Amino acid sequence: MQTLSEENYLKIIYNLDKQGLKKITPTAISEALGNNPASVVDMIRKLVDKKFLQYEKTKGVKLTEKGRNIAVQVVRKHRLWEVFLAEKLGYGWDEVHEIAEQLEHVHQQDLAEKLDKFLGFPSYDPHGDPIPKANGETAITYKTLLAEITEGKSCRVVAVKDTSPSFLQYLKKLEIGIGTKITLVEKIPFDNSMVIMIGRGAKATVSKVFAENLLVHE
Amino acid sequence: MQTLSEENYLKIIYNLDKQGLKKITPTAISEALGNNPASVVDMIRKLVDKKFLQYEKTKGVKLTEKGRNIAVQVVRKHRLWEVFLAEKLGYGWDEVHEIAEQLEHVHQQDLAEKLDKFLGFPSYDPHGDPIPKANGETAITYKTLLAEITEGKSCRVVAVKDTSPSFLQYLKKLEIGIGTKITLVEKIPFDNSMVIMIGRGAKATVSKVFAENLLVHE
DNA sequence: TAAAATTATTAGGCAAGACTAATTATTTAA
DNA sequence: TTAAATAATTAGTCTTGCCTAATAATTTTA
Repeated sequence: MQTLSEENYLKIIYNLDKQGLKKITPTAISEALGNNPASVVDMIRKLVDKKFLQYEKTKGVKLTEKGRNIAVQVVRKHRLWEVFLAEKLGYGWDEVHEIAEQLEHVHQQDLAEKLDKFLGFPSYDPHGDPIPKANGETAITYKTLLAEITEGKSCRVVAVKDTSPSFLQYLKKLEIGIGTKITLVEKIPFDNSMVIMIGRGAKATVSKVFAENLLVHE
Repeated sequence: MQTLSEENYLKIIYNLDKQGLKKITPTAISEALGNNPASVVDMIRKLVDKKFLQYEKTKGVKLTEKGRNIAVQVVRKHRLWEVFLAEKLGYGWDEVHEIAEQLEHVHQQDLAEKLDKFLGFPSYDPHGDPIPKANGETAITYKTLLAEITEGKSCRVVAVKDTSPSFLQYLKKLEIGIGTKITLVEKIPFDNSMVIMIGRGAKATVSKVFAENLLVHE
Protein backbone atom coordinates (compact mmCIF):
# COMPACT_ATOMS: atom_id res chain seq x y z
CA MET A 1 0.00 0.00 0.00
CA GLN A 2 0.94 3.60 -0.44
CA THR A 3 0.45 6.70 1.67
CA LEU A 4 -1.50 9.78 0.69
CA SER A 5 1.69 11.65 0.06
CA GLU A 6 3.10 8.92 -2.16
CA GLU A 7 -0.11 8.93 -4.16
CA ASN A 8 0.25 12.66 -4.71
CA TYR A 9 3.77 12.28 -6.03
CA LEU A 10 2.78 9.46 -8.38
CA LYS A 11 -0.19 11.45 -9.63
CA ILE A 12 1.91 14.53 -10.32
CA ILE A 13 4.51 12.48 -12.17
CA TYR A 14 1.75 10.86 -14.22
CA ASN A 15 0.30 14.25 -15.06
CA LEU A 16 3.67 15.74 -16.02
CA ASP A 17 4.21 12.76 -18.30
CA LYS A 18 0.75 13.18 -19.88
CA GLN A 19 1.53 16.85 -20.42
CA GLY A 20 4.35 15.65 -22.64
CA LEU A 21 7.24 16.64 -20.41
CA LYS A 22 10.21 14.73 -21.79
CA LYS A 23 12.42 14.66 -18.74
CA ILE A 24 10.74 14.67 -15.36
CA THR A 25 13.25 16.13 -12.92
CA PRO A 26 13.10 16.71 -9.16
CA THR A 27 12.73 20.44 -9.85
CA ALA A 28 9.78 19.91 -12.16
CA ILE A 29 8.06 17.80 -9.52
CA SER A 30 8.96 20.28 -6.83
CA GLU A 31 7.33 23.10 -8.78
CA ALA A 32 4.23 21.13 -9.69
CA LEU A 33 3.75 20.04 -6.10
CA GLY A 34 4.85 23.17 -4.29
CA ASN A 35 7.35 21.21 -2.24
CA ASN A 36 11.02 21.80 -1.58
CA PRO A 37 13.36 20.02 -4.04
CA ALA A 38 15.14 18.35 -1.14
CA SER A 39 11.88 16.76 -0.04
CA VAL A 40 11.28 15.60 -3.59
CA VAL A 41 14.65 13.89 -3.74
CA ASP A 42 13.84 12.10 -0.47
CA MET A 43 10.53 10.92 -1.80
CA ILE A 44 11.92 9.82 -5.15
CA ARG A 45 14.34 7.60 -3.29
CA LYS A 46 11.50 6.11 -1.31
CA LEU A 47 9.34 5.52 -4.38
CA VAL A 48 12.25 3.90 -6.20
CA ASP A 49 12.76 1.58 -3.21
CA LYS A 50 9.10 0.65 -3.41
CA LYS A 51 9.45 -0.02 -7.14
CA PHE A 52 6.95 2.63 -8.10
CA LEU A 53 9.57 4.67 -9.97
CA GLN A 54 12.79 4.36 -11.90
CA TYR A 55 15.27 7.20 -11.68
CA GLU A 56 18.25 7.83 -13.88
CA LYS A 57 19.85 11.22 -13.60
CA THR A 58 20.11 11.55 -17.36
CA LYS A 59 16.52 10.51 -18.10
CA GLY A 60 14.68 11.79 -15.05
CA VAL A 61 12.00 9.73 -13.32
CA LYS A 62 9.69 7.21 -14.98
CA LEU A 63 6.73 5.41 -13.49
CA THR A 64 7.05 1.65 -13.35
CA GLU A 65 4.06 -0.47 -14.28
CA LYS A 66 3.19 -0.68 -10.59
CA GLY A 67 3.53 3.06 -10.06
CA ARG A 68 1.57 3.91 -13.17
CA ASN A 69 -1.30 1.69 -12.04
CA ILE A 70 -1.56 3.52 -8.77
CA ALA A 71 -1.35 6.93 -10.44
CA VAL A 72 -3.98 6.10 -13.02
CA GLN A 73 -6.41 4.88 -10.37
CA VAL A 74 -5.92 8.07 -8.37
CA VAL A 75 -6.53 10.19 -11.46
CA ARG A 76 -9.55 8.07 -12.34
CA LYS A 77 -11.05 8.59 -8.90
CA HIS A 78 -10.22 12.29 -8.96
CA ARG A 79 -12.07 12.85 -12.21
CA LEU A 80 -15.02 10.64 -11.33
CA TRP A 81 -15.48 12.52 -8.07
CA GLU A 82 -15.30 15.79 -9.99
CA VAL A 83 -18.17 14.65 -12.17
CA PHE A 84 -20.12 13.65 -9.07
CA LEU A 85 -19.51 17.00 -7.37
CA ALA A 86 -20.46 19.02 -10.44
CA GLU A 87 -23.40 16.99 -11.68
CA LYS A 88 -24.94 15.61 -8.54
CA LEU A 89 -24.07 18.15 -5.87
CA GLY A 90 -24.13 21.25 -8.05
CA TYR A 91 -20.62 22.54 -7.43
CA GLY A 92 -19.11 24.86 -10.02
CA TRP A 93 -16.20 23.67 -12.10
CA ASP A 94 -13.91 26.04 -10.28
CA GLU A 95 -14.73 24.32 -6.99
CA VAL A 96 -14.58 20.62 -7.77
CA HIS A 97 -10.85 20.24 -8.13
CA GLU A 98 -9.99 21.10 -4.57
CA ILE A 99 -12.57 18.71 -3.10
CA ALA A 100 -11.58 15.92 -5.49
CA GLU A 101 -8.00 16.29 -4.24
CA GLN A 102 -9.27 14.90 -0.96
CA LEU A 103 -11.70 12.35 -2.36
CA GLU A 104 -9.20 10.79 -4.75
CA HIS A 105 -7.38 9.18 -1.83
CA VAL A 106 -10.34 7.25 -0.47
CA HIS A 107 -9.61 3.65 -1.15
CA GLN A 108 -11.95 0.76 -1.21
CA GLN A 109 -12.35 -2.19 -3.50
CA ASP A 110 -14.69 -1.32 -6.37
CA LEU A 111 -15.28 2.26 -5.29
CA ALA A 112 -14.28 3.72 -8.65
CA GLU A 113 -16.30 1.11 -10.49
CA LYS A 114 -19.43 1.71 -8.43
CA LEU A 115 -19.07 5.46 -8.77
CA ASP A 116 -18.44 5.16 -12.51
CA LYS A 117 -21.60 3.10 -12.94
CA PHE A 118 -23.64 5.47 -10.78
CA LEU A 119 -22.51 8.41 -12.91
CA GLY A 120 -23.33 6.60 -16.16
CA PHE A 121 -19.74 5.90 -17.24
CA PRO A 122 -18.72 9.46 -18.09
CA SER A 123 -15.78 9.90 -20.47
CA TYR A 124 -14.69 13.37 -19.41
CA ASP A 125 -14.50 15.34 -16.20
CA PRO A 126 -15.97 18.85 -15.86
CA HIS A 127 -12.72 20.39 -17.14
CA GLY A 128 -12.79 18.24 -20.26
CA ASP A 129 -10.04 15.87 -19.18
CA PRO A 130 -10.58 12.23 -20.07
CA ILE A 131 -11.42 9.79 -17.28
CA PRO A 132 -9.20 6.70 -17.39
CA LYS A 133 -11.16 3.47 -17.63
CA ALA A 134 -10.88 0.70 -15.01
CA ASN A 135 -8.19 -1.03 -17.08
CA GLY A 136 -6.13 2.17 -17.19
CA GLU A 137 -6.92 3.13 -20.76
CA THR A 138 -7.41 6.81 -21.39
CA ALA A 139 -9.41 8.29 -24.25
CA ILE A 140 -7.40 10.32 -26.72
CA THR A 141 -8.40 13.94 -26.93
CA TYR A 142 -7.86 16.18 -29.87
CA LYS A 143 -7.09 19.49 -28.32
CA THR A 144 -5.66 22.70 -29.69
CA LEU A 145 -4.82 25.84 -27.79
CA LEU A 146 -7.16 28.72 -28.48
CA ALA A 147 -3.96 30.65 -29.15
CA GLU A 148 -3.33 28.51 -32.22
CA ILE A 149 -6.66 29.04 -33.93
CA THR A 150 -6.70 31.00 -37.18
CA GLU A 151 -8.50 34.32 -37.44
CA GLY A 152 -12.07 33.92 -38.53
CA LYS A 153 -12.34 30.25 -37.51
CA SER A 154 -14.67 28.81 -34.88
CA CYS A 155 -14.02 26.11 -32.32
CA ARG A 156 -15.50 24.57 -29.19
CA VAL A 157 -14.04 24.58 -25.72
CA VAL A 158 -13.06 21.07 -24.66
CA ALA A 159 -10.83 21.63 -21.68
CA VAL A 160 -8.78 24.06 -19.64
CA LYS A 161 -5.07 23.73 -19.09
CA ASP A 162 -4.87 25.93 -16.01
CA THR A 163 -7.40 24.72 -13.46
CA SER A 164 -6.81 27.43 -10.88
CA PRO A 165 -9.93 28.98 -9.36
CA SER A 166 -8.93 32.40 -10.65
CA PHE A 167 -8.92 31.22 -14.26
CA LEU A 168 -12.09 29.17 -13.89
CA GLN A 169 -13.91 32.01 -12.22
CA TYR A 170 -12.85 34.34 -15.02
CA LEU A 171 -14.26 31.83 -17.51
CA LYS A 172 -17.47 31.65 -15.57
CA LYS A 173 -17.75 35.43 -15.67
CA LEU A 174 -17.27 35.36 -19.45
CA GLU A 175 -19.88 32.59 -19.62
CA ILE A 176 -17.44 30.16 -21.14
CA GLY A 177 -17.77 26.48 -20.26
CA ILE A 178 -17.08 23.08 -21.82
CA GLY A 179 -18.82 23.02 -25.19
CA THR A 180 -19.04 26.79 -25.60
CA LYS A 181 -18.46 27.88 -29.19
CA ILE A 182 -15.77 30.50 -29.69
CA THR A 183 -15.04 32.42 -32.87
CA LEU A 184 -11.73 34.15 -33.32
CA VAL A 185 -12.66 37.60 -34.54
CA GLU A 186 -9.28 39.29 -34.54
CA LYS A 187 -5.72 38.68 -33.45
CA ILE A 188 -3.81 41.70 -32.20
CA PRO A 189 -0.16 41.32 -33.19
CA PHE A 190 1.18 43.81 -30.65
CA ASP A 191 0.71 41.56 -27.60
CA ASN A 192 -0.94 38.49 -29.10
CA SER A 193 -4.21 39.25 -27.36
CA MET A 194 -7.33 38.44 -29.33
CA VAL A 195 -10.93 39.45 -29.78
CA ILE A 196 -13.27 36.49 -29.56
CA MET A 197 -17.00 35.99 -29.92
CA ILE A 198 -18.50 33.81 -27.22
CA GLY A 199 -21.32 31.62 -28.49
CA ARG A 200 -23.41 33.74 -30.81
CA GLY A 201 -23.28 36.69 -28.52
CA ALA A 202 -20.82 38.80 -26.62
CA LYS A 203 -17.39 39.78 -27.82
CA ALA A 204 -14.46 39.92 -25.46
CA THR A 205 -10.78 40.70 -25.66
CA VAL A 206 -8.56 38.11 -24.04
CA SER A 207 -4.83 37.98 -23.43
CA LYS A 208 -2.21 35.64 -24.85
CA VAL A 209 -1.93 33.93 -21.48
CA PHE A 210 -5.66 33.33 -21.53
CA ALA A 211 -5.56 31.86 -25.03
CA GLU A 212 -2.73 29.55 -24.05
CA ASN A 213 -4.76 28.02 -21.27
CA LEU A 214 -7.96 27.25 -23.09
CA LEU A 215 -8.08 24.01 -25.05
CA VAL A 216 -10.46 23.78 -27.98
CA HIS A 217 -11.48 21.39 -30.70
CA GLU A 218 -11.54 22.92 -34.17
CA MET B 1 -8.45 23.99 11.80
CA GLN B 2 -8.01 20.48 13.08
CA THR B 3 -6.10 17.50 11.80
CA LEU B 4 -7.59 14.19 10.76
CA SER B 5 -6.34 12.63 13.94
CA GLU B 6 -7.85 15.33 16.11
CA GLU B 7 -11.18 14.86 14.35
CA ASN B 8 -11.08 11.17 15.15
CA TYR B 9 -10.50 11.83 18.82
CA LEU B 10 -13.31 14.38 18.99
CA LYS B 11 -15.67 12.02 17.19
CA ILE B 12 -14.88 9.13 19.52
CA ILE B 13 -15.41 11.32 22.56
CA TYR B 14 -18.70 12.53 21.11
CA ASN B 15 -19.80 8.95 20.48
CA LEU B 16 -18.81 7.78 23.96
CA ASP B 17 -20.81 10.66 25.40
CA LYS B 18 -23.83 9.79 23.24
CA GLN B 19 -23.53 6.20 24.40
CA GLY B 20 -24.16 7.54 27.87
CA LEU B 21 -20.71 6.99 29.30
CA LYS B 22 -20.63 9.12 32.45
CA LYS B 23 -16.91 9.60 32.82
CA ILE B 24 -14.83 9.61 29.66
CA THR B 25 -11.34 8.57 30.69
CA PRO B 26 -8.12 8.19 28.72
CA THR B 27 -8.50 4.42 28.99
CA ALA B 28 -12.02 4.48 27.55
CA ILE B 29 -10.82 6.57 24.61
CA SER B 30 -7.81 4.35 24.17
CA GLU B 31 -10.02 1.26 23.92
CA ALA B 32 -12.53 2.84 21.60
CA LEU B 33 -9.81 4.10 19.30
CA GLY B 34 -7.38 1.21 19.54
CA ASN B 35 -4.57 3.52 20.55
CA ASN B 36 -2.09 3.37 23.37
CA PRO B 37 -3.23 5.24 26.53
CA ALA B 38 -0.01 7.25 26.49
CA SER B 39 -0.86 8.56 23.03
CA VAL B 40 -4.32 9.44 24.24
CA VAL B 41 -2.95 11.46 27.13
CA ASP B 42 -0.73 13.38 24.70
CA MET B 43 -3.65 14.13 22.44
CA ILE B 44 -5.96 15.15 25.27
CA ARG B 45 -3.39 17.72 26.30
CA LYS B 46 -3.26 19.03 22.77
CA LEU B 47 -7.02 19.20 22.41
CA VAL B 48 -7.31 21.00 25.73
CA ASP B 49 -4.72 23.53 24.53
CA LYS B 50 -6.81 24.06 21.43
CA LYS B 51 -9.92 24.55 23.58
CA PHE B 52 -11.72 21.60 22.06
CA LEU B 53 -11.82 19.75 25.36
CA GLN B 54 -11.91 20.24 29.10
CA TYR B 55 -10.20 17.71 31.29
CA GLU B 56 -10.53 17.26 34.99
CA LYS B 57 -9.16 14.09 36.43
CA THR B 58 -12.23 13.57 38.56
CA LYS B 59 -14.76 14.18 35.79
CA GLY B 60 -12.91 12.89 32.75
CA VAL B 61 -12.98 14.76 29.45
CA LYS B 62 -15.80 16.93 28.15
CA LEU B 63 -16.18 18.48 24.73
CA THR B 64 -16.30 22.26 24.72
CA GLU B 65 -18.81 24.01 22.48
CA LYS B 66 -16.08 24.34 19.88
CA GLY B 67 -15.06 20.70 20.11
CA ARG B 68 -18.61 19.47 20.02
CA ASN B 69 -19.30 21.45 16.86
CA ILE B 70 -16.42 19.79 15.09
CA ALA B 71 -17.41 16.34 16.30
CA VAL B 72 -21.02 16.75 15.29
CA GLN B 73 -20.08 17.86 11.80
CA VAL B 74 -17.78 14.88 11.38
CA VAL B 75 -20.52 12.52 12.54
CA ARG B 76 -22.98 14.26 10.25
CA LYS B 77 -20.72 13.80 7.25
CA HIS B 78 -19.98 10.21 8.22
CA ARG B 79 -23.63 9.27 8.31
CA LEU B 80 -24.57 11.21 5.18
CA TRP B 81 -21.80 9.49 3.25
CA GLU B 82 -23.03 6.15 4.58
CA VAL B 83 -26.45 6.87 3.13
CA PHE B 84 -24.84 7.83 -0.18
CA LEU B 85 -22.74 4.67 -0.30
CA ALA B 86 -25.64 2.39 0.54
CA GLU B 87 -28.38 4.02 -1.48
CA LYS B 88 -26.57 5.41 -4.48
CA LEU B 89 -23.59 3.14 -4.93
CA GLY B 90 -25.18 -0.06 -3.68
CA TYR B 91 -22.77 -0.94 -0.89
CA GLY B 92 -24.01 -3.25 1.85
CA TRP B 93 -24.50 -1.90 5.35
CA ASP B 94 -21.53 -3.91 6.51
CA GLU B 95 -19.26 -2.08 4.06
CA VAL B 96 -20.27 1.55 4.36
CA HIS B 97 -18.75 2.31 7.74
CA GLU B 98 -15.17 1.73 6.72
CA ILE B 99 -15.44 3.94 3.64
CA ALA B 100 -17.29 6.66 5.52
CA GLU B 101 -14.39 6.74 8.00
CA GLN B 102 -12.34 8.19 5.18
CA LEU B 103 -15.02 10.38 3.64
CA GLU B 104 -16.01 12.04 6.91
CA HIS B 105 -12.75 14.01 6.91
CA VAL B 106 -13.25 15.69 3.56
CA HIS B 107 -13.84 19.30 4.32
CA GLN B 108 -15.34 21.92 2.15
CA GLN B 109 -17.81 24.68 2.76
CA ASP B 110 -21.37 23.40 2.26
CA LEU B 111 -20.36 19.86 1.42
CA ALA B 112 -22.59 18.30 4.05
CA GLU B 113 -25.46 20.58 3.08
CA LYS B 114 -25.20 19.79 -0.61
CA LEU B 115 -24.92 16.08 0.10
CA ASP B 116 -27.84 16.24 2.50
CA LYS B 117 -29.98 17.92 -0.13
CA PHE B 118 -28.91 15.49 -2.83
CA LEU B 119 -29.88 12.55 -0.61
CA GLY B 120 -33.26 14.08 0.22
CA PHE B 121 -32.48 15.08 3.82
CA PRO B 122 -32.35 11.60 5.33
CA SER B 123 -32.91 11.33 9.09
CA TYR B 124 -31.10 8.05 9.69
CA ASP B 125 -28.04 6.29 8.36
CA PRO B 126 -28.11 2.68 7.14
CA HIS B 127 -27.44 1.42 10.67
CA GLY B 128 -30.37 3.37 12.04
CA ASP B 129 -28.32 6.07 13.73
CA PRO B 130 -29.74 9.57 13.51
CA ILE B 131 -27.99 12.06 11.23
CA PRO B 132 -27.31 15.37 13.02
CA LYS B 133 -28.83 18.36 11.27
CA ALA B 134 -26.70 21.27 10.01
CA ASN B 135 -27.33 23.15 13.27
CA GLY B 136 -26.08 20.20 15.30
CA GLU B 137 -29.46 18.95 16.47
CA THR B 138 -29.86 15.22 16.58
CA ALA B 139 -33.16 13.38 16.38
CA ILE B 140 -34.10 11.44 19.48
CA THR B 141 -34.38 7.73 18.95
CA TYR B 142 -36.47 5.42 21.01
CA LYS B 143 -34.45 2.29 21.11
CA THR B 144 -34.60 -0.80 23.23
CA LEU B 145 -32.20 -3.71 23.18
CA LEU B 146 -33.67 -6.87 21.73
CA ALA B 147 -32.45 -8.47 24.94
CA GLU B 148 -35.01 -6.43 26.90
CA ILE B 149 -38.08 -7.43 24.92
CA THR B 150 -40.71 -9.56 26.65
CA GLU B 151 -41.48 -13.07 25.47
CA GLY B 152 -44.23 -13.14 22.87
CA LYS B 153 -43.84 -9.46 21.90
CA SER B 154 -42.89 -8.14 18.47
CA CYS B 155 -40.64 -5.25 17.56
CA ARG B 156 -38.84 -3.71 14.60
CA VAL B 157 -35.12 -3.35 14.13
CA VAL B 158 -34.09 0.30 14.20
CA ALA B 159 -30.34 0.14 14.65
CA VAL B 160 -27.32 -1.90 15.57
CA LYS B 161 -25.06 -1.16 18.49
CA ASP B 162 -22.07 -3.12 17.23
CA THR B 163 -21.26 -2.06 13.68
CA SER B 164 -18.46 -4.53 13.07
CA PRO B 165 -18.52 -6.33 9.71
CA SER B 166 -18.79 -9.71 11.45
CA PHE B 167 -22.01 -8.72 13.19
CA LEU B 168 -23.47 -7.02 10.14
CA GLN B 169 -22.64 -9.96 7.93
CA TYR B 170 -24.29 -12.28 10.41
CA LEU B 171 -27.41 -10.11 10.29
CA LYS B 172 -27.34 -10.17 6.53
CA LYS B 173 -27.16 -13.96 6.60
CA LEU B 174 -30.18 -14.05 8.91
CA GLU B 175 -31.91 -11.59 6.55
CA ILE B 176 -32.27 -9.01 9.26
CA GLY B 177 -32.07 -5.35 8.28
CA ILE B 178 -33.41 -1.98 9.44
CA GLY B 179 -37.17 -2.31 9.63
CA THR B 180 -37.25 -6.09 9.90
CA LYS B 181 -39.95 -7.33 12.26
CA ILE B 182 -38.78 -9.65 15.01
CA THR B 183 -40.97 -11.63 17.37
CA LEU B 184 -39.53 -13.02 20.58
CA VAL B 185 -40.70 -16.62 20.63
CA GLU B 186 -38.85 -17.91 23.66
CA LYS B 187 -36.21 -16.88 26.13
CA ILE B 188 -33.88 -19.59 27.36
CA PRO B 189 -32.97 -18.86 30.97
CA PHE B 190 -29.85 -21.02 31.03
CA ASP B 191 -27.68 -18.69 28.95
CA ASN B 192 -30.10 -15.90 28.05
CA SER B 193 -30.15 -16.91 24.42
CA MET B 194 -33.49 -16.58 22.67
CA VAL B 195 -35.55 -18.00 19.87
CA ILE B 196 -36.83 -15.31 17.52
CA MET B 197 -39.03 -15.26 14.47
CA ILE B 198 -37.69 -13.08 11.67
CA GLY B 199 -40.38 -11.30 9.72
CA ARG B 200 -43.20 -13.79 9.21
CA GLY B 201 -40.79 -16.56 8.35
CA ALA B 202 -37.74 -18.27 9.69
CA LYS B 203 -37.00 -18.93 13.31
CA ALA B 204 -33.51 -18.60 14.67
CA THR B 205 -31.78 -18.98 18.00
CA VAL B 206 -29.56 -16.07 18.91
CA SER B 207 -27.19 -15.50 21.81
CA LYS B 208 -27.37 -13.00 24.63
CA VAL B 209 -24.50 -11.06 23.06
CA PHE B 210 -26.45 -10.88 19.82
CA ALA B 211 -29.57 -9.60 21.57
CA GLU B 212 -27.56 -6.94 23.35
CA ASN B 213 -26.34 -5.49 20.10
CA LEU B 214 -29.57 -5.19 18.22
CA LEU B 215 -31.66 -2.11 18.88
CA VAL B 216 -35.37 -2.30 18.29
CA HIS B 217 -38.48 -0.18 18.62
CA GLU B 218 -41.35 -1.90 20.38
C1' DT C 1 36.16 26.31 -22.39
C1' DA C 2 36.02 28.68 -18.10
C1' DA C 3 32.89 31.35 -15.17
C1' DA C 4 28.20 31.83 -13.80
C1' DA C 5 23.90 30.01 -13.02
C1' DT C 6 21.02 26.38 -12.15
C1' DT C 7 19.93 21.80 -10.31
C1' DA C 8 20.58 17.92 -7.41
C1' DT C 9 21.96 16.08 -3.26
C1' DT C 10 23.40 15.66 1.51
C1' DA C 11 23.21 16.76 6.34
C1' DG C 12 20.77 18.08 10.07
C1' DG C 13 16.26 19.47 12.11
C1' DC C 14 11.43 19.80 13.24
C1' DA C 15 6.43 18.62 14.20
C1' DA C 16 2.83 15.23 14.35
C1' DG C 17 1.37 11.25 16.12
C1' DA C 18 2.22 7.02 17.36
C1' DC C 19 4.88 3.51 20.49
C1' DT C 20 7.30 1.12 24.85
C1' DA C 21 8.88 1.13 29.39
C1' DA C 22 9.04 3.13 33.73
C1' DT C 23 6.84 5.69 37.25
C1' DT C 24 3.18 7.77 39.91
C1' DA C 25 -1.81 8.04 41.20
C1' DT C 26 -5.90 6.15 42.18
C1' DT C 27 -9.16 2.38 43.02
C1' DT C 28 -10.53 -1.87 44.69
C1' DA C 29 -10.31 -5.63 47.59
C1' DA C 30 -8.48 -8.38 51.28
C1' DT D 1 -6.45 0.49 56.01
C1' DT D 2 -2.96 -1.46 53.83
C1' DA D 3 -1.78 -4.35 49.69
C1' DA D 4 -2.77 -5.38 45.09
C1' DA D 5 -4.57 -4.09 40.90
C1' DT D 6 -5.66 -0.74 37.59
C1' DA D 7 -5.22 3.75 35.44
C1' DA D 8 -2.70 7.88 34.29
C1' DT D 9 1.32 10.06 33.24
C1' DT D 10 6.15 10.93 31.99
C1' DA D 11 10.27 10.13 29.45
C1' DG D 12 12.36 8.71 25.65
C1' DT D 13 12.08 6.79 20.72
C1' DC D 14 10.51 6.04 16.05
C1' DT D 15 8.59 7.07 11.37
C1' DT D 16 6.74 10.10 7.99
C1' DG D 17 7.17 13.96 5.47
C1' DC D 18 8.46 18.12 5.35
C1' DC D 19 12.05 22.09 5.97
C1' DT D 20 16.76 25.05 5.60
C1' DA D 21 21.49 25.51 4.67
C1' DA D 22 25.48 23.83 2.63
C1' DT D 23 27.76 21.39 -0.92
C1' DA D 24 28.31 18.93 -5.26
C1' DA D 25 27.13 18.29 -9.94
C1' DT D 26 25.54 19.80 -14.18
C1' DT D 27 24.20 23.19 -17.68
C1' DT D 28 24.42 27.66 -19.72
C1' DT D 29 26.45 31.48 -21.34
C1' DA D 30 29.98 34.62 -22.23
